[in-house]
Amino acid sequence: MPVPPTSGATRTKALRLHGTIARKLGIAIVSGDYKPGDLLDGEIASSEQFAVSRTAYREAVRILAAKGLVDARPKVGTRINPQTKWNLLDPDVLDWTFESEPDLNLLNSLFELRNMVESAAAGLAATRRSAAHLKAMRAALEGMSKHTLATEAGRQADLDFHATLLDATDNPFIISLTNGVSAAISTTTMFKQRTRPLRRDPLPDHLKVFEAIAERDPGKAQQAMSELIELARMDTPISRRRKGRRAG
Amino acid sequence: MPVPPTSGATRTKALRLHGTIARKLGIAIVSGDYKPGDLLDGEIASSEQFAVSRTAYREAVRILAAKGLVDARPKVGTRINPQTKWNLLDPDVLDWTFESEPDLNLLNSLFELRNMVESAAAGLAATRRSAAHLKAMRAALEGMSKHTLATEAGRQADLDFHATLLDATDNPFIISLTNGVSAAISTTTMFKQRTRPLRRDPLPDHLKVFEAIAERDPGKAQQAMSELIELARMDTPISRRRKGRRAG
DNA sequence: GGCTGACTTATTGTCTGAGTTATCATAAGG
DNA sequence: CCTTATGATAACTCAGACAATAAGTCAGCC
Repeated sequence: MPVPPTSGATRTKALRLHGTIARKLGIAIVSGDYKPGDLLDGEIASSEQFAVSRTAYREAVRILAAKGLVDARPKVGTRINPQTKWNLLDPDVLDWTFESEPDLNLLNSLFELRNMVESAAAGLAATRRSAAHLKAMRAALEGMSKHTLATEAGRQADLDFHATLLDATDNPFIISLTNGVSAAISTTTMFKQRTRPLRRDPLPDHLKVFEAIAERDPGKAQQAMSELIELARMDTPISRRRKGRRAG
Repeated sequence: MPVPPTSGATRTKALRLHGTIARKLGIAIVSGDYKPGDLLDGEIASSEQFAVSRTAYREAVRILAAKGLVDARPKVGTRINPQTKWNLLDPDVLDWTFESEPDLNLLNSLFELRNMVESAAAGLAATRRSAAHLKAMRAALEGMSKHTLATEAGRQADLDFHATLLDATDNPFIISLTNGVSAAISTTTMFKQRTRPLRRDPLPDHLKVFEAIAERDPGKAQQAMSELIELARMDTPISRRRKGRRAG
């Protein structure tokens, strides 16, 4: 399979009760409403506050625990884990993180990681891509050109481009980052669009990456992708300098 | 906080019923016992097979769904997701993946990703590390030297070294990879030890990384870390060439 | 005085069985 | 041929009870 179906799947899955509660709690946690070390209310109290059964609430907590956000133990309660335990790259967690107000430093950190991973991925893709990958990427570029990032179709094409590139690395772990990366791109581009109606044309940057991969030139592909991400970061309104070091 | 406590926490948490079932099912899924697209048995049947209540089974499924392994929907059942949806970097999923027989290609893919991320991380750490980080890394190196990787204490020191390095990047997303990376290192080193009693001394490689970071030399640090990981990969018995491309 | 060990108790964990809701498949209608 | 009811099946939600775990306490002993 050259490239997965990549059907939209943006945020229209009709969450169940436990899902919505997990989401609410998750957002409250990642946004700092609860702090690491804090204890959630007991199951009976919490389930009453949310006006749901204990079952539904417990399943929500189970989800959060699976993502490393909390740790539930008898006699002690459900405690918020330190941030180091959080699966920050989990698509849901990422989504919740940028749900409310995107933290400046966090956004920069994400671009930093994307630069590390996607640049190297572009290098790998240059040597491993199949003809089908190339075709899919070309189609994605045409989609971007045709619809622009102002439309849903255009944004989807952008996501497809990056997803196909990661898929071309043939590395399952890198591919598994696709969901998270997609979430990141979605929120940041949406954030970009919200403030300014797009000042730069992102197509040339993407085209350079595509050409390098087509030519099977790893170094050039890596370089081009690094520039693409750096430009995207610059284009994001909140590209401020990193905050001072944490307490050290 | 210069470096998190990093208290062992290897595999002694006394899993509950839902945790053990999630683990069993998770291993069965990642090991290919169930294939993507397959349907699990219904809740009643499954819970009876495991000899637990539906509640416990459902919470187990909830965990797997949170990690992207399955997708449960009314009327259709609980279906195994395509591998692209799996959160392969989730510590638990990683642990389950290498529980049974480490897949050759998968192991190589993991080293590949580690090389990408940790090398770049070493570069960042070189410019951002605090004195406390340096101290912690020095202590870890002494621990490795003193106990060797043949002992639990030595392996823990190895993990501490890598964890501290990632922590020094001051990038939450990179730091959140620590858990997964630790799981990866644990399994691979254990795998190494099992077959051969350690042929190379890993200390010099680590020392070079440390020195570069101490000197605040990003390029040198990145290079040294890349060599370290590559050597570790070479030292892992199954360092075979990647398999041919997937169907495409 | 400080350590060991049984006891208390708060909290999550597990169970049962019933009723509800979403969604696919089929059939009826336009 | 496409659209719209209908029914069946699975997961979903609920309620209430009991079990298991482990932090904290306090007596007893060295």
